[in-house]
Order: sequence, then C-alpha cells, then structure tokens
Amino acid sequence: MRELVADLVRDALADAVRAGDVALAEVPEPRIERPRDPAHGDWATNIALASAKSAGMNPRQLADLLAARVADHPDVAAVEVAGPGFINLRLSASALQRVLTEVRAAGGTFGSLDIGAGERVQVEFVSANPVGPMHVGHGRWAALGDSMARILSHAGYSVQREFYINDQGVQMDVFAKSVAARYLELAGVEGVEFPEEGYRGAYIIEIAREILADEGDGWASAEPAEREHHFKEKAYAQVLEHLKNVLSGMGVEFDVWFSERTLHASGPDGGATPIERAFERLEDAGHLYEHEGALWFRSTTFGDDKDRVLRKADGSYTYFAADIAYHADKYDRGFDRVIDIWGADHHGYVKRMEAAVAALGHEGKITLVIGQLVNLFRGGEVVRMSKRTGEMVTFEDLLDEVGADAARYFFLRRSTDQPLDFDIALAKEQSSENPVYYVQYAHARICAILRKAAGADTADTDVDIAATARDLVRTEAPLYLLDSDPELTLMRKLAEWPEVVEISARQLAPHKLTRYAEDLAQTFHQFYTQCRVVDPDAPDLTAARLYAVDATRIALATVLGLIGVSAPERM
RNA sequence: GCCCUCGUAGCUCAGUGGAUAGAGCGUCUGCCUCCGGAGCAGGAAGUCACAGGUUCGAAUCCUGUCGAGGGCACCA
Repeated sequence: MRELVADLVRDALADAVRAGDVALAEVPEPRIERPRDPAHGDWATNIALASAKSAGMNPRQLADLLAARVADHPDVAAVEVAGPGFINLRLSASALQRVLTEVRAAGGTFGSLDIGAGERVQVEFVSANPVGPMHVGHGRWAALGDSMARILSHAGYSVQREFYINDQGVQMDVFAKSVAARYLELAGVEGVEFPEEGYRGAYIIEIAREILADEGDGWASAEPAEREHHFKEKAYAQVLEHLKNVLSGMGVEFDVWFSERTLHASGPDGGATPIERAFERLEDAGHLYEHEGALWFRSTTFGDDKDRVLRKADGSYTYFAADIAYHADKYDRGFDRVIDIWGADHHGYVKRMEAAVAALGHEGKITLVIGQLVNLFRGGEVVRMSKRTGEMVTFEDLLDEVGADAARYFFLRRSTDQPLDFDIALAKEQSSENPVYYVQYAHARICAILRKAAGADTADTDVDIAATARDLVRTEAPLYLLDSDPELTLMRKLAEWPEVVEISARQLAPHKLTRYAEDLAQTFHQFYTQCRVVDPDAPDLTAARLYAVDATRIALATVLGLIGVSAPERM
C-alpha cells in the first residue's frame, strides 16, 4: 500500500517536473506516512515541504499542484492539502477492497515480505545454564526470541534459532558437587557437608533421588572425583532434557543446541581448539598482548571501557574467551547477522562482545538485544523469591499455571527494553481485562459466524473451519458492496499488516504485533456490532461480508501465529 | 564514582522529527427478541520528570539536573 502511494506521489512530481511546472534537479524520495489522526486520511506525505526550498516554491503552492495531479487516480478517493503543505490522501473503497482479495490469496503468508532478501540471520536466546530450572525471565526471552525469529522469517530472512549451552566451567562443578552431596545424604552417609555455594533448590534432591533409585548407593563409596564426574554428566543430561521439554511445551523449538565444550575440544585431527584458533586470529590482527602472566584482548581499540582478560595467569580461559570463539564460529557458519538476546544483568557485557566481533572482522554484524527482567505479581502483590533457599516460581510453574498462550502473549506485550510486571492472576483471568482472550475471542467469533453461515450450530465442534470457509466464501463475491464506515475501517486495518511486519522486523519489536492484534480484534468487534453478516434476505451482501470476515480470520490467525499464540475456533 | 536503560492519563504502557499526544485497565453513563455480551457506544482524566539547545517543526535528536532500575572480576 505504501509503495502504491509512494509511486503515485513520485509520478505526480516527476510529471510536474516534465511539464515544466516545477523546477527540480532531482526528484527526492517521498516520505509516505500514516497520519496519526485518521481524519487526515489514509496517507500523508511531506514531499512538498521537503522539496519546496530547492524548487524555489512556496510549500503549499507546490502541494496544491501535486494534489491536483493525483486526484484523478482511481485508487484515490480524496486528496487535500493541509497545514504548512502536507498532502493527505484517502484511498478509494475499490483500492481497499483489493486488500481482501490479497489476504485470501496469500492465506497464512499474508504480510510476508522480502526485505530480508534471504539474508542469513541467527537468533540465539534463552541459553540458560543447564544446572537448574529456568526462571520467568528466561520465559520472556524464549517468547521474544522465538517471535523475533518468526517475524524475521515472515519478512524474508533465513532464520536459525540457537541455544548456547554453558556446559563447561565452575558452575557445572558446583552443580555436580551439590547433587553428590544430596546423593550422599539420601544414601544415609553421616556428616555430609553441603558445598558453601551449592545449589539449594529442591530439584537437586530430586535428581539425586533418581540417581539413587536408578543406580543404587554404590556411588557413596566411590572416589569423590569419579562420583562427581559421573553425576555431572547424568544430572546435566537430565536438566537439559527438562529445559527442552519446557521450551517445547511452549512451542519454542531450537534448530541448534550448541555445547560450550566443543570450543574447548581439539578437532578430530587433534589440532588447535576453537578457542586457540580464535586467539590466533586476534593475535594475527594485533589485538592481543600479555600482561602479568595473563593474555589480554585490547577491546578498548573498539570502544570498550577497559581491556579484557582471555587467559588467566593460571592458564585457564575466561568465559569471555569461549564466547569469542563461539561467535567466531557463528560467522564461520555463514551468518550475515547474529542476534543475541541477553538478560538485563548482562548488559555490561555488550561493549566487549561488540568489540570482539569487530576484532574478528565482522563489525556491525551483531545485534545484542537486552531483555529487561520480569517482576511477578499475583493480584497486585509482589511474588517474593529467595535465591538463597532456592525457592522461586520457575518458568515451568508459570506455564503450568497460566498456560502457554497467556504466558507468551503477556511476555510480548511490552517493549523489550521495558521491565515487565507480570500479574499471574490477570493472565489467568478470562475476562475483558485480559487482552489475549479479547484477541482470541475475535477469531472464535468469526469461526462461529462461518459455522452459522454453513447452517451448522454456532458451537458445533465437528465443523472444519478452513474447509467451511473454502466452500462457503465465493471468490467472485461482490466486494464493491463493502463501502460503509465499519467495513472500510476493517479493510484499512487489514491493509496495515505488512507495515507492522516490516517495522517489527526492522526494530526487532514483537510487542508491536500484540498491539496490532488488539487493534484488529477491536476493529472487527466494531464491524460485527454494526454489520450483520449472515442475512438470508441479502445473499450478495452476505457473500461480500463473509469474504471480509474470512479475510479477517486469516489475518488474525497469521498475527497470532507470529506471536506464537493459538487461534482457537471456539472458546 | 563511571557506564547502560528508563521517566508520557489514577494504574500498566504505546508512540516512525510532523498536525488537537494515544490504548488497555480503573471510573461514570448507556446498549442483548437478532450471526458468541469473553462484545459495543459515549464521558471525565496530561506541565510527555525539569532546564537549556538543534530544527520551519521535538514526547522523539543533543547537553545538563533530578529520580528509578541494572551493570561495573584474571566470576559465569
């Protein structure tokens, strides 16, 4: 739609130049915007304001001239010049009606774009340590990352979802020691000392109990190191499986689960590890130096506050070293762009990561999205959590309580850089206060109309909606009958969808989808109260309105699909 | 102390340098003989934290002040 209007305006200006009405060396690219106030029309352009100076004309005069040239186009219902020289355009009913045909032809691909042009993008998100359950913040990042991936795919990018598993390092050792201590307790060993910094959550005891049940108490008399090594692998596998299940239960599937361990391991040829190879690359480019026995990366070259250690004086690598090797690997795998979603507690890490990516020769090819944290409420009361005792509401608890649809919807409703207050009671409420039901209800209502039109009971559970729509909605429906305000408003709203996809893809802003979903649902509800769809006395109008209603159904389902929320046929 | 993010209606928040700053909730007033009332219509509600600056034009960009949250390891 925007392109159509842009062409119109561009042509008008070019024609005016050719006709000698306007003296302009070159025709600037017009900016086409949606006026904030719908009373100003469907589209507005400031082109007259932008080019008046170089044309040596008064902006209003130029605007009048251009307005006269677009007024006759069949897609334009009205054009007016306003304020200092804005040109406001209103689309004709026939132009809007065409949108319905486009929606029905596109189906689930409605609003898909090619702005990505097949560019390869990787979205890495969640990446929770495999040492325990996910917290609700992970849930938010899961919803964000998955929805971003869906949006980017819809916008024409080639997207891969990845989970980075921190399965090497201190926290894994602590984890293993914690499980071992619980195991010994359960096995009846006296005087077991629980590690100072150990994980105290009840799930550790559960894991220990399962090992005891599976393998007996023989490990109690084993060498501690051997025992811990065995428990680490056993418990790690269990937790990882659990993470996959929870995420999968929310509809989030990763293409790649990337193990940190592979970065520390030699290749099959026994050569350098990925970390060592990354060091070599940085070394060759002159970004490394030794100081006080440690190996440093001169990240200040790329705007970091201070240089960073990669290999400690004791010879071990920092977490950052592995992360550099990891990102080098991402680009080696051919991604044009890498998006990492991190929690707000990692934002101090952003500059050094950007510096590292730049030092590897991929400057600007990483986008670090910082997801703000989630505060849990229940009916307005803060839900307290204690890290010390390990007592917390996990992401899994939340999913069990409010369901995947409500959880995903609420997680996406706020912009990413805004801390989120999540009220469990509200998310569970099935009322008008709850936006996810408002949107889903619009979809269910449409399905009821289709069932009604097919002569079935409106709540009949056996009706196949897609098949019904296919049989019922005539492709040659007289859409020209759709010219009342509620109908035009509905079509206008549908026409906005491709722009919403574009903006949310460019800004990595899934929250714009929830907003649009609510707008579209509202517009539909307004249409519904004012326009009777199924009317045996008016078969042509019924056919046209069924067409519009079905297009709305398709659009709603598409939007909800990118959000990752189901589009129920009845509720 | 330094760095990052944020400050918009009673509450929770949208807002792409553009026109009279919007939505949901809450509040007040109405609407079911009729396709699903989990709905619709209408009203009240604002010093866009504050002060400068850039611009034809600033909630939006820049600087400073105040306030809130987060981060500042040879931890991960």
